Parts: sequence; C-alpha cells; structure tokens
Amino acid sequence: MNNDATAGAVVALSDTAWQEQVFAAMRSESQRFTIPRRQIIGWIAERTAPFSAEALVEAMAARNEGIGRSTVYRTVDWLRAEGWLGRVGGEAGEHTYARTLPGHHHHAVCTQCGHTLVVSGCAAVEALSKALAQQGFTVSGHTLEIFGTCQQCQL
Amino acid sequence: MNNDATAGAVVALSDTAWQEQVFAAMRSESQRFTIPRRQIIGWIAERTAPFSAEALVEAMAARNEGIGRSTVYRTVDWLRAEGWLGRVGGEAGEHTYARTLPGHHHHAVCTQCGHTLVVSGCAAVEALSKALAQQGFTVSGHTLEIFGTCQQCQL
DNA sequence: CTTCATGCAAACCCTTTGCACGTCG
DNA sequence: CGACGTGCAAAGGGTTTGCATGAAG
Repeated sequence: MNNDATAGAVVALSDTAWQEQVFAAMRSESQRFTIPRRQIIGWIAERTAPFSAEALVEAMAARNEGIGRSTVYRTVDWLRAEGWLGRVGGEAGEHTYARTLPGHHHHAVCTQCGHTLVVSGCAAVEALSKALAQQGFTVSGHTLEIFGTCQQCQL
Repeated sequence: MNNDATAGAVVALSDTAWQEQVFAAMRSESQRFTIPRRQIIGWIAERTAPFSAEALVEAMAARNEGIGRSTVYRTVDWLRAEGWLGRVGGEAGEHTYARTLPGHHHHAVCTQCGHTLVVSGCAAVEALSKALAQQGFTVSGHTLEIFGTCQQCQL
C-alpha cells in the first residue's frame, strides 16, 4: 500500500541526524560552539517526546556546570528561529517544545507517552488550499498537530 | 466543481448563530445569565477576526459598567472549556482567540486583516490517519490552522 | 434569601533583559 | 586579545486568584 501521494511518509523522529544538522548549522552561521549550547542541544536530541522549557532548565541546572535559565532560553530561541525546534500544543500554561527537521512536515504525538512521529509532506492540505482558492483565499502556510495513541501505549 | 468530499465546505464565520448557541448552552448548564457575560459574548460574536485577551479586556473596561479583567478571563475560560472559543497561533507572547462552532472544523485566517473562514470537516486528515494507523498509531484528534490572504486583501 | 458571579488588586507563572565576568576563536 | 556567550537576579507581561461586595434565580 502506498499512501505517500496523499498523506506523506510517516517516520520516527531521528535524533542523531538532528543533532548533527544543528551543529553543522551553528558552524555555518558562525555561532560559537560553547559547552552550554552543546549540552542543551544534546539533551534535546535525546528527547523522543515534547518537553517543557522548565524541564530543560531544570535538567541543565542539575548538571555539574549549572547552566543558567537565560542561556537555555536564548539557545531555545535560536533553535526556534532557525527552525530546529517548534512549539507544540500551546494550549496549556507552559509551552512545550519538540524537535523539528528541515522542510515541511507535521508531528503525531502520543498523548500518553509523548512519543512523536514525523509526517513528511502534506498533500492532504493541498486539497483544502484548492477549496479555499475558490473563495479567493490564498493559502501561504498552515500548522497541523495530530494527537493519539502510539503502538506501545495501546498494548 | 465539488471539493467537499475531500476538503470540506468552506464558509464564513456566522456570528448570530454562535451567540444564540452559547446563550442556549449557558441556560442548559444553569450558568448565570449576567450582564457582563452577555456583553463579553456579544462583543466576541461581533468579531470576524481573532482577537487578543487584552483587546477584549480593554473593550470591556471601556464600557460604562467597566467589566473587570478577572470576569473577562473567567468567561473566556468557560467558553474555551465548553468549546465555544479556541486559542489560535499561540506562537507570539499573547494568545489570540477565535470563535468556534460545534463539531469538527478548522479556520483559515487572513494574516493581513484577520478575516476568518471556517472549513467544515477534514476528510483530508483522514488519509493521514490511515497512514499513521499502519504504524500502529491511533489518531484521536488534531488541530489545523491555515494562514493566508483573503480575497479582500489581495486587491 | 441563598447562591454564585463580580471587581479590585495583589500574587503568580513563565519568559526576557542588564550587566559584569568568563570563554571561544 | 577582542568579541561574544554566560550566569545571576531582577524586571516584565500576560494570566490567575482571594476576598468582600452585589446581582441572579
């Protein structure tokens, strides 16, 4: 079966690739390759589920070196600005963040364990764009978040 | 042409119907039909674009009666809890809210004037659900926000 | 008359910022 | 060395809460 044409490929979120790409981007943007940044990025790379800013702050503060709140937030801001990190489910009081890969895609997040799948492409939304175009509405972008239960949590 | 089967119908956001339904829901939930609540709901019903909480607070404070912040936020919370109001585009510092209609649907928001179209149904996402089901992921819900330029703002 | 929403202001939370110091290149 | 990131703590902005008052049923 092949749903790629209509729904895009579904893949697990790769962590090592993400970290490598972020490091490469840092270099090419002449961002300083500091220890705090490496630790923060490394921690995020290990996450397989979305996390809160506070969780990251605490994890870094617990380190021997004791990375400060501001550094964490500043690094997160940079990652978001560059598109390596995105906010998901901002419905609650505190924001949650999830790793992001270059290019257009969406996340399917398990509401029980937080495990995240990446859905590449979104031909599905293109149909909507056509319908909206008939109303004179030009689509320039969209966000899509999917919630559900992953295979593990259904056992 | 008929895209309804794949993309759902696209309609403008109806305000009077919304207000009527909210009022009816208030009664059936034995919520008190107070003047502040009616004013807040009435103001929201007039909006054709998403609005910030602060805008609503200011609009209410400007009224002769002077509705307080807490009342505004509490009413908003109730509306959100009941599904009559939703947060959209929480990426920025302050949240923006938009009216919601019963049943599943999505919004297409003009990034220039804020005008909102409602897209009923979302057969498009069902294709994604199938692809995810093949990975053992059961979809229970999703959010979709569309951004673009409406007919008015393209002139 | 009893119950519950209101309004004011202070508390609260997460996030951002200023400044002197330390680190990277 | 020079520039820039870091850490601390305090400020900032939006949202929530406590309590006495006042309106709704």
